[in-house]
Amino acid sequence: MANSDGPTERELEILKILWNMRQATVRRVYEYMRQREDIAQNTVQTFLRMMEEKGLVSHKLQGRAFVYRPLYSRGKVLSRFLNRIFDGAVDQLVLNAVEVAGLSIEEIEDLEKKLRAARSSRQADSGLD
Amino acid sequence: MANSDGPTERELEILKILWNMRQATVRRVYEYMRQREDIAQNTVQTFLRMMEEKGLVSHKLQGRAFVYRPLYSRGKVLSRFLNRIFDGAVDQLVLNAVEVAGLSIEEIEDLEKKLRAARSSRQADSGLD
DNA sequence: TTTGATAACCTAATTTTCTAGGTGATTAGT
DNA sequence: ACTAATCACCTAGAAAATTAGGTTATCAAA
Repeated sequence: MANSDGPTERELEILKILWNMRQATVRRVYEYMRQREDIAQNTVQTFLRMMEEKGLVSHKLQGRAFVYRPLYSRGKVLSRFLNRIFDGAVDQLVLNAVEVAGLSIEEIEDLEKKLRAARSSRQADSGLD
Repeated sequence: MANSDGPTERELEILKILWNMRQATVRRVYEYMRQREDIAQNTVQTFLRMMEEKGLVSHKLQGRAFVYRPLYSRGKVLSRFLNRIFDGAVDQLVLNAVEVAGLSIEEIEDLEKKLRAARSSRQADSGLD
């Protein structure tokens, strides 16, 4: 089993950047982070290295720079969160989310539409594995 | 502004217990936690005291014991999470949740039903403040 | 081939989080 | 009044997370 302990706060922040960029060099991540906070490139580098050790990211060589990409997905984070905070109750999560985000009626309708779509695509999958 | 930094991991664990119990003495929280982990009552007590300082919980006196109740809600935690991980995109959160939880078609239908209900109750509220 | 820039690696220091021991106060039982 | 039990408070120390300095390797330009 690879990632049993999960990312820390800082690691999550870096993962998020990688999710958005799909993949990035240390430099790119650093330059993004430095916009908002005072951080050294070395720090970012160390995190990425440690995160790779934990199995959260992987890298490939491009020139002489490492290009990192995330192995730990948003879904994994969500799954943990769902179990930890809502004891796995998706409906509670969703209802609360609609509430705290202050979704308009139209937006809720839209969400229902997307669920219907997800449902029918799931119907199409049934029988597969 | 009260809670700008948010709960730590351990604090969240204790909050979760308070959410379920609605309110509890130190002793009760401790006894619950000790079922799963090796922890001292003093540790729980210290956490609760610090959490009160941070504005995460409050207490009232009952006999000579403190009864704590949560001030920081599941919704607040979710709100933070939603913004941090999904940049506030509720639909992405929901779709991912349905996915990772492996909801059946019936369960998704049920979810849609609940959303419809939430929508109509929202309709009833419109105009109020 | 020397120099300057940029890369990653190693590791120590700092900060934050977590933990529980020690102490004194209060209450109930004897 | 004395003792035992239970409570909260204070505080130091351990553990984990975060941070960046120092070093070495590589490449390109002068």
